[in-house]
Amino acid sequence: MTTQTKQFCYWHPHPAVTTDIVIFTIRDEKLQLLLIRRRNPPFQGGWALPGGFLNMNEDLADCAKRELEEETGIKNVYLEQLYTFGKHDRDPRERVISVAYYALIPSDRLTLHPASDATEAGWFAYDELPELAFDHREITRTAHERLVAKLDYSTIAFQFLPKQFTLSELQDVYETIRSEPMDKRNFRKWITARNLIEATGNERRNGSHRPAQLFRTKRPGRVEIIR
Amino acid sequence: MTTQTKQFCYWHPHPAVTTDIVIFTIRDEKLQLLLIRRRNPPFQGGWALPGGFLNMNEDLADCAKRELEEETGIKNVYLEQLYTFGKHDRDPRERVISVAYYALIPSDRLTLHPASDATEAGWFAYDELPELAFDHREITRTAHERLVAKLDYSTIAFQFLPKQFTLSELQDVYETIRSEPMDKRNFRKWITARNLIEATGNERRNGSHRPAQLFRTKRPGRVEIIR
DNA sequence: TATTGTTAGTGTCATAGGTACACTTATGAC
DNA sequence: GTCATAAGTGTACCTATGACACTAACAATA
Repeated sequence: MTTQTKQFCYWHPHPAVTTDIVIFTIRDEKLQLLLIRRRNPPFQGGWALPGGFLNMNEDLADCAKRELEEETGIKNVYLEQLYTFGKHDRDPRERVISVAYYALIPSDRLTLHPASDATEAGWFAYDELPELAFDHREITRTAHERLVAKLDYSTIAFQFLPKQFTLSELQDVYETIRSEPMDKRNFRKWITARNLIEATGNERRNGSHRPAQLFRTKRPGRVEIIR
Repeated sequence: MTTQTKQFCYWHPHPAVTTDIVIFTIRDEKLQLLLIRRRNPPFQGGWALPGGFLNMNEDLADCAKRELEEETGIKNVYLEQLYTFGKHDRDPRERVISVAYYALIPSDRLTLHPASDATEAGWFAYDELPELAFDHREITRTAHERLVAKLDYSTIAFQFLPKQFTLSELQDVYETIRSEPMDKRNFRKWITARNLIEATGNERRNGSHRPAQLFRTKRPGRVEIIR
């Protein structure tokens, strides 16, 4: 290969820009995230966050959405910019700036598109991650911190649940992400006082016990700041 | 131009990456920020945030620090990554990704280095900003939101003050940034209950009235999450 | 040295919200 | 009808917050 064929030339050096996405879901009562096995060096065969290079005609957020859909087949889920990682030596090939995003997948939308066809992908419990390529361990840690923090002051927890859910399921989301149990009565008092959810009138019966009321959020899709 | 050819060539198109900095301080009882007059198109002669292109051998945060020092002569102040702005058409010349930071300058360090020599720069009240170049208005708004939010749950307010300060000065910081008055007794109760500051034993007398006790933060330099 | 103007500094009461804590209810399986 | 299981519910205490008004200390000056 000669430099003649490198056709994108600039007066000043430019870094490459990628988006990497931490895709969270709750599976098997655990907070899990999606990893991709790398098919090329560096870190060939190792696990990494899904991500890819920014196209020149797409907004940053669209790039993240595109990657998300390519890897999961899922659209229209909660996606938020996390942080931009830009240490000069974070990629051994060339200078790469990674704008990290995180996404939350509701548990009922997992089975539809199990994974991407081409690449090997897998869900991993956040507590049992394998070694990750590049600085992706730092990225996942930052995403987890953000997620835990946002539980307290936003309605982000609903993004893990289907449109209708029981209060026990909602409490499970909080407990799973925080890794600590909560008092059932206090949790219900707290969440109902916030005026965020309403009973649908339906109930769910699964198992030989009292059926649970189903609730929905009053403003679905929106993640709001609460206090 | 010295070189005939654009010598930095890549297999895929690369965007340019800049850091832009929202530099806040409190001057004349108002929250102000530093703007630079643009010397070149586009928006020539207009006001913009200080910022500049990322060097290939420097970390993102170092780029922001360098720009900050170039424009203000000030080092070692609070600097935090804000958000990355990446709409595809945000710069008319070429694709530019801007990693925005914000910095807080203590009021006692303002007069040392009034501004950069080369470029025209000026402090503007946040409430009375002129038209800004590019999407810099959106960046300043995002920075302001972050600042207001962090007042509540972190010790960021101290970053606007010298090492020793009075409780009235501290309250002024909160009131200035929030644009609303606070009750003096409740404020003092609140801040002292947090165990963040201690009396130095010194007092300040300025004017014909009772002198004020001087306080300092127990852990200077550190911005902590409080609740 | 008494008066005045100015900012520093202080306490109480009512309310709301958080926390700790245990039993009853409804169902399906057997 | 008995049993196992998860759903659902109330009270008492404590802490934090918010509203509210006067005294203390100083410098200037009359």
